[in-house]
Amino acid sequence: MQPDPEDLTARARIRDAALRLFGEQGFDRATIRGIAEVAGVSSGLVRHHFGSKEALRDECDAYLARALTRLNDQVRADMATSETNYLAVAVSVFAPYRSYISRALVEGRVAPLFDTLADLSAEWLAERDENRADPPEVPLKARAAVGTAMSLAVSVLYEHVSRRLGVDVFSAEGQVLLARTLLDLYSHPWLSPEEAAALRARLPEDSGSDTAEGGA
Amino acid sequence: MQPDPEDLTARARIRDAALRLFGEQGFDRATIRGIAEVAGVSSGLVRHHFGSKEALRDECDAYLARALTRLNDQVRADMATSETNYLAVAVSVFAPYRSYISRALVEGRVAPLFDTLADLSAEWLAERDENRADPPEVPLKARAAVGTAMSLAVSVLYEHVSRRLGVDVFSAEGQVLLARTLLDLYSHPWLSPEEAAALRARLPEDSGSDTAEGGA
DNA sequence: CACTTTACTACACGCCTGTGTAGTTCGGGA
DNA sequence: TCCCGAACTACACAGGCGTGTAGTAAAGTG
Repeated sequence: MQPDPEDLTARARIRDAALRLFGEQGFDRATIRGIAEVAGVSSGLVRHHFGSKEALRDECDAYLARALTRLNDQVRADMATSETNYLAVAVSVFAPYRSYISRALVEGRVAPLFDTLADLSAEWLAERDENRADPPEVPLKARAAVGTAMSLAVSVLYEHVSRRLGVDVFSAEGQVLLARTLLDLYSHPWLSPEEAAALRARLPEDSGSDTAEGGA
Repeated sequence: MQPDPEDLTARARIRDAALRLFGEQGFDRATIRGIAEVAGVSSGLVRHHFGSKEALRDECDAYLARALTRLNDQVRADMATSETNYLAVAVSVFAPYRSYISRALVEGRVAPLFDTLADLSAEWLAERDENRADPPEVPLKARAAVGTAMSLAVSVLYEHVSRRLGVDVFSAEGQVLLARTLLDLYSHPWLSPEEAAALRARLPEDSGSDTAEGGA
């Protein structure tokens, strides 16, 4: 549970307001005056604490990166008490920042945040590789990066997924449907080994030219 | 190959410039004057043809939706000549608009575009369901929506994936690495049936409360 | 106490923006 | 030829923006 907004320092309230308005309206559309109003301070104080609008955004990015690192370390510490679902915690903690993070990710920002997730994914994949029958011919790092992007897809494209499912995927009922869907997708390969081999055979051997499976 | 920009009508040149600048800089940061300059016309002509900045963006959205529908129908027409790789064509056609589309998708716009892709994905999934051992307990539409989001992930998070892979994933060599990575991920389930069953057992039966796997 | 620093406000400046308006060029029918 | 509408330009306007500056209140600190 968050502390009472009245208890937070003005600086923190400004940062939270910025995270919210940057997320809701985007960086350019959100105004310093609007952020100040939400935070209950004067617009001058925003400048006093953060210097400029861009610096304020940088601080928002850094804050989220710190928050994820902190959560990560914390979970890694009491790994023994692993009854708590790390993913569920992370989702609920970062839910208020979903919109901000999505915008930032698409613009190529918050790289440390993505990197932390990708490193985490790499760890998880490395464990699984030990029990894997065929040796992966693709670097672990590549699979982790692409896998992380895919894991973020539902958050980033939240509005479209919710619309197509007919329910807010982050609401109580939506989360259950999303979880079932993810479990189904994650536990069934999209391509059979034969299909994969056939497609792989059509790829150039070393560094090639034109044929590929893309994401769009 | 695109026709010579000089041959395009001014209206088309304005739209192309808008697609480019909205993609590169975002809707708010891009200016009508900047778009006019790139298109080689006066800023007034932009207004003459499109009425307002928002209407110009709407036209960009609609143009891309039409382009995808056109490509889709075309491919469906000469299905017999299926030696051409639909995905590869789609990727190369929409590559110049990747940035624009990503921004639009995150903001919840271009819904028809996402819907077209999701419908396509549903068709493809329906075929696969016929050869599937266990009956899926999740609606086809849900799997198609989430699967589509995942397929778009690499495009939307292009910069992060490229950075982590150390190579532009849409360059010649990057595409090959990306293709290999996708083939590996698509042909290996992320969860074993037992793990999936265990996680599914922890979900509430009907409409539930708090535990779920989210996208972070 | 005096003094400095920090937190905070009020206010004005200048720029850039989207938009409105008046006017010009030009091609194609009657 | 005349004319009319579409394509297109030049220019001015008002508003909102980020930012700069001056000043006040409060909180340490010797």
